[in-house]
Amino acid sequence: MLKNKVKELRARHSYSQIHLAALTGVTRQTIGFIEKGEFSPSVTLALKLSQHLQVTVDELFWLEEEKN
Amino acid sequence: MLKNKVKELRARHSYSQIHLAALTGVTRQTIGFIEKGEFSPSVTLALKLSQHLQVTVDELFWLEEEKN
DNA sequence: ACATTATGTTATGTTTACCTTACATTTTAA
DNA sequence: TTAAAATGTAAGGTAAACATAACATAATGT
Repeated sequence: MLKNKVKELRARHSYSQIHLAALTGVTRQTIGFIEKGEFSPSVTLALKLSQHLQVTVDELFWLEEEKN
Repeated sequence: MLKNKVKELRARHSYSQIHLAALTGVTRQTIGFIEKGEFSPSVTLALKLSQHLQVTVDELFWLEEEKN
């Protein structure tokens, strides 16, 4: 399953969901869903998020084993 | 716009579209569409592709300026 | 030359990312 | 303490990712 540290890095930058959403061109709900791990964003959005959070996509998102 | 070097790296590994598709759990048409740049895959698929092509997501995919 | 495998491409269908709206709750700041 | 800002969440809609199927052409091997 897909994991990420968007919430953690967003906090580190003191960005609100609204601000990060504006920076990346999506709504704050989309940011919220991604932080909750409710869906897998497009690689385009992943790239934009990683740029604004100043990490690589591979640092921001990774795949983990399913635990049943 | 989103660019990638899936086709180039797939060739370097001598993988057919069918083989890479099987490795990543999608159809060969999906691989074909991605190589043509016709859509932006999910970051989950991007991660799987990058693992099998042995590069990072950031090396495989990047954003470029629109020309007009 | 022929068979096989790989690729290009198009059409139709399903699933899911993402949007809009809305309201409730939590957190922050005056 | 009260208003404002931020967050959680849910319903319903649209668009795009991805599937399936089909057929044509190109490339590869015998």
